[in-house]
Amino acid sequence: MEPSHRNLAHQVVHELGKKIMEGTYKVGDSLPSEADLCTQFNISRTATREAVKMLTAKGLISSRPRQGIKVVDSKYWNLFDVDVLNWILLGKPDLYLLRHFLQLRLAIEPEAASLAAQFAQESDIENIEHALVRMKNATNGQDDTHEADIDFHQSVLCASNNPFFIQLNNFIETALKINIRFTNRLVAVTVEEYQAHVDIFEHIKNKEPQAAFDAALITQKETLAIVNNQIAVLESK
Amino acid sequence: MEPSHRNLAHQVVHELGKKIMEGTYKVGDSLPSEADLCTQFNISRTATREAVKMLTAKGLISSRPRQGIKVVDSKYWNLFDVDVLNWILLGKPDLYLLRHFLQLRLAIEPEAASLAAQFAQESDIENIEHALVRMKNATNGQDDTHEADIDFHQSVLCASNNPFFIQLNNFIETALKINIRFTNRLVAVTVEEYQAHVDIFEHIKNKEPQAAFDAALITQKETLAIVNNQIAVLESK
DNA sequence: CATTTACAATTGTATGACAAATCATAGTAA
DNA sequence: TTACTATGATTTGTCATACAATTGTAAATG
Repeated sequence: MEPSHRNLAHQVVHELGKKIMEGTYKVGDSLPSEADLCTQFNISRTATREAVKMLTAKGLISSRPRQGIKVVDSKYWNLFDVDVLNWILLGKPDLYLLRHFLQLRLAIEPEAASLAAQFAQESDIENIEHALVRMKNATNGQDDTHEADIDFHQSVLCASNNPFFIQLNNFIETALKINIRFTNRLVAVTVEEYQAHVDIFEHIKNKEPQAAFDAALITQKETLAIVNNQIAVLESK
Repeated sequence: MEPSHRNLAHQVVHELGKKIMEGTYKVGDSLPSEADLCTQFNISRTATREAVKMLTAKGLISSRPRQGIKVVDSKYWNLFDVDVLNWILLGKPDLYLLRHFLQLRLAIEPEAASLAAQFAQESDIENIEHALVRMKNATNGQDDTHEADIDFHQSVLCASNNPFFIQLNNFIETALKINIRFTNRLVAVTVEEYQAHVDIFEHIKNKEPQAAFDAALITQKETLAIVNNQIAVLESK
């Protein structure tokens, strides 16, 4: 992987991005002026401005003469950007955020499985199967549980052969990581989970879109139902 | 709305972004060096570099010493970025791209309708209703057909009260525009289309998630089926 | 032949100066 | 008073120049 701090500007982007996501700078707030950022980070205006431009490109801030640098409304944020997702992860994800992730996964993953059953190439099938093997090894502790799980979901997405679904790789990865953090699954994958994944794989391999869709849907619905319950309990107090 | 070319860097971002999307610079290709871009656009290195950083932030290019500026693999592109979507629209969208858009809409919109039925606020309902009125007016030629249509779909997305779904506003808007371009719907919305939208609205208003989901699903499936047929015809030749 | 060294090309960073935009204020005229 | 105007101050926008850091290529060296 690429180091995310290849240069000064990238480092500043990360620092500021994190601070925006964790709420140090809230929507509508002004960030320090270019001059102040220069002194704070002890860098030149060149680097500072490049950082500001990058955050602008990701939809987090706007920067205008005299008006300064401001955090824009969150509906403009590029929530599917890799960096933004990582900053979200570094923040303090709550149950509501987890639910938002799960709601979109419920929309995406079954359809992705269906598309995979229709459009997967030989190599795509192999990738999914490889991920399954990793998951099986993970149940024996021979491989990393979480990585294998993420691997499986991503290989299905890629098998859809739809660039938009593939671009959601980062989203799914972050969703899974947050999910892991909440469920505290420090141990191996359960047999039931593994079997559910095998089912999805089989339907994709046999080119049964509807069956693949249904299999993926069940998994997602169960997970979402759990979180919905947790939230209901939380709100009833 | 904000002019997208508030300053030099933004203009360059637009020019280069368009060229990447229309294939002038293909994946793996090198863009002109900073120095060359400066002379080509007749601007300073400052502006050039800021533009390069913005495109980097959108995942389109990478820029390294001695290696130059290169278009990175399309799986890293932020396809859900407003600008990127607009550049895609400016390119030459083909039937396959339209299908990719429709496939994701099929995943997103029914679930969005379901969520809207569960989580919509009073104001959200009003927004959807307002969009419906615009559509009715559009059938009489009293309002812009396409705008009203886009308005409806976006208001449903927003009613989901899920930031990730809301962020897909731009995606849906672009999808609809491409759809319009292909179907050549220069005239008014059909009565059937309008009725379908009314159905979705009613189910959302009555807080019937599953019914809202189904109603939205049917619309999407029909559209996708048409395009799948067109592609099948095309490929059989 | 392998290894090291030196060079060249390209981006990375810093600085200083001035331009342009825009908000706030004070001043001016009706 | 009120509305408009002029002015000034603040902040980002742009430019030019210089040098540092990175890295691929080729020459020199053992």
